[in-house]
Amino acid sequence: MIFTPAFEQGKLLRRYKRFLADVQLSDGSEITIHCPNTGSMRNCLFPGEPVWFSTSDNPKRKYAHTWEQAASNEGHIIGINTGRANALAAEAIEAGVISELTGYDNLRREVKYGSENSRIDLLLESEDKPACYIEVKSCTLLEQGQGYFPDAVTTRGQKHLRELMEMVKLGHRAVLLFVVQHTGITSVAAARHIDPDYADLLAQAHQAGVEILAYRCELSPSAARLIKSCPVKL
DNA sequence: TTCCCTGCTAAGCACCGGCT
DNA sequence: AGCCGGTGCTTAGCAGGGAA
Repeated sequence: MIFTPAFEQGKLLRRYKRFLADVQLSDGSEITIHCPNTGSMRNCLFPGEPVWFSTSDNPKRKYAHTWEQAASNEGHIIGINTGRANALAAEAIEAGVISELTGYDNLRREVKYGSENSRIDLLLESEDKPACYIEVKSCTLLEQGQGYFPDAVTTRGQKHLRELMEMVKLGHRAVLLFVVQHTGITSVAAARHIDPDYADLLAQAHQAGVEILAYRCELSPSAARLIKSCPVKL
């Protein structure tokens, strides 16, 4: 995924509302940008450190700029736009980067499924084999050298796991794919200290046949892409 | 006075049906 | 096909109401 033009750089001042952050530009002026991350952004907020943002030409937007990446106080790059995770995953699948997910004829996004009126992030189909349901999760929490998911209690995430298990029961393939948008994370673990219920359910889903994958991203203000798999500790 | 719970809001985007 | 308005969905943070 190439970003043209490349993201512009600023310095994070504060994220003072759920959707808004203030950023200082190199000339000293301050702007408010949209923050496209619905999570807690635990360990992703480093006031005073660099951030990068894109600019939309959509005239209906109140804030033209979108926060895309942040630098941690250790110099790692963090992709904070959760919407990019799905696109990065789809692009990587189509490019054959994810070896576990090759050999399908068709890829569809946001397809309705399950009994709880949900939508699956990605659906892979071929005539000669079971469909593959993929739920994409963006992993950005780094603590003591370990990557964790989730970064806050998530009942919604539990619902997704239940639905993936349901797909396995119906004879389909089901995959939970962690897109690691943090250059300092080399392995992903269930955040039992944050959401023990989710950690239990993740282990249960794995036992039930849900495949759990994680892939690291290469991130820069001009491009992002999935590069290689990394281990998941359950 | 303190605590808990509920409800609302923020901005963007995807989606839907109705229309041209 | 494309545009439009309306709706739903995301979660942290806060206000306000009610109970202890």
